Amino acid sequence: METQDSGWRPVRRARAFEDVLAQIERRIADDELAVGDRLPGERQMAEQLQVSRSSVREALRVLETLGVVSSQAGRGPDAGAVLISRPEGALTDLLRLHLGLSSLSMREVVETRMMIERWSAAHAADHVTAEHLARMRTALANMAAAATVAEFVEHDTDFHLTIAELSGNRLLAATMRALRAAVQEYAIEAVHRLGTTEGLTADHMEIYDAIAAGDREAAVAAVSAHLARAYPTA
Amino acid sequence: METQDSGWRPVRRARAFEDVLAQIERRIADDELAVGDRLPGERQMAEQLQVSRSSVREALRVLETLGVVSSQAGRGPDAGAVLISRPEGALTDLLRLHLGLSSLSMREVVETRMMIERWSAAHAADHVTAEHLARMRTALANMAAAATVAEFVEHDTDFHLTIAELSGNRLLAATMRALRAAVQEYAIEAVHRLGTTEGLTADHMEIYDAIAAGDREAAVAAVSAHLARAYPTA
DNA sequence: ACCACTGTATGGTCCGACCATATGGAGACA
DNA sequence: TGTCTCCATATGGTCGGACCATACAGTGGT
Repeated sequence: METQDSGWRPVRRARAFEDVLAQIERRIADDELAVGDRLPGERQMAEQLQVSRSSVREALRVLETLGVVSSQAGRGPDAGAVLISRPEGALTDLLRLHLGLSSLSMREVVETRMMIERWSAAHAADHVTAEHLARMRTALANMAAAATVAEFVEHDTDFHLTIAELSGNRLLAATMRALRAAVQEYAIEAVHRLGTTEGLTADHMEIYDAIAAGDREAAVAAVSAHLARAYPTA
Repeated sequence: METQDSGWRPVRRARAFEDVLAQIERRIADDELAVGDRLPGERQMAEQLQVSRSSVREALRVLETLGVVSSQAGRGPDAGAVLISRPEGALTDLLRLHLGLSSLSMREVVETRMMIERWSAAHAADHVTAEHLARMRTALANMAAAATVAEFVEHDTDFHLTIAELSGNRLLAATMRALRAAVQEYAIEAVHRLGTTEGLTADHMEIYDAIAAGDREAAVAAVSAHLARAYPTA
């Protein structure tokens, strides 16, 4: 097969609404827009980008469905399209919606978590920093002091998220965040079913010690054992 | 213009495009629409639902971004909006947008692919079916017959997607689909850089053989070697 | 049988108008 | 002066129509 670049590349001319999307995406990526900021009006954007207002609206609808912006009619400071969430947050909501409406089984979710956490734990053991260790210790302390199961799960999420971020892979970390948010109720239910958090706490300590010691194998093993204990049925 | 305001008109809570979305979702949920079916034209839908074509278009754009429908201009049997995936598969293009929005590095993407594909390959070796093997063979044949790099990459994607689906985890398969779609241009560029597809083809044969033979270890090793070869810099 | 041209259905884009909503300010009023 | 009412205005929401771009289906000539 011929792999020489023939010189011609299909320059796909983006549709108008894709231009608008790209423009907004760029401004978000460049931090020109922060959460809570107001976007220019539809008419103004249309003129700036030299497209019709219809096209601008189609792009805004897409972003609205994704939970990136929120539109509000009227004339006040809250009117217009407002950036309500960075795209990372949009992924979270969508995944949750997806889990709620679709037929994804808990087995699939836990399996994915297992994959990500094992990988993350290995990297965490290699690249752990004092700051991350401190975050994990705080999470552990908060878990110990938690008065309710919901509170416990919240700080448990912090703990696992810290490990995911130590993977150095934002895609994995974002997916992990989304999964945790999506199955939060399920996690609470799972803890209730266990009846006690003693085993989980012991697991966490083991994970922490292994990562702090830089022991990859132990970290991976501890994470595997922890997930197997927390979700025995999945 | 004068309207005989004879009485109170019920305020429509949902916006017009949401009516269209709801209508299409209902028809999909009721199995009135199967994957591959063609939706009514924009003008016809507008008349049926008593909304403007603009509103219909906004709804279709959302569904398109979600990967539920695909629009094609022209007049043939493939023209119009076609249902390409049930909403459960919507995650795909969502992740794609997410990738575009958050400027992830190629390292992160390839790393994630590596994780998913190694896992999938192991499961594939255990649960492979004749049907999946046939799909993989077809993809391999198409790759061999590909006239352009873009075509080659397309069938290469088919091949890897088949393996991902063999994992039995739809969340992983959807993520894989999203990643492939998101980095398609990059993949084409990578093949160009290699200058030849010989090594990749040999890798694919090796992967296929290992999975067909039910050899987990060999399958995982072959996948790892393949990705390392295809994306040496990442 | 083949090919070039044309008709047509469909999505893609744009425009201008008007409606719906919500604020801010002007003016009336106590 | 304070407060209430009403209206101008800015903004999104909806609509209908016009025209362009695309790609197939005929149609007719060769």
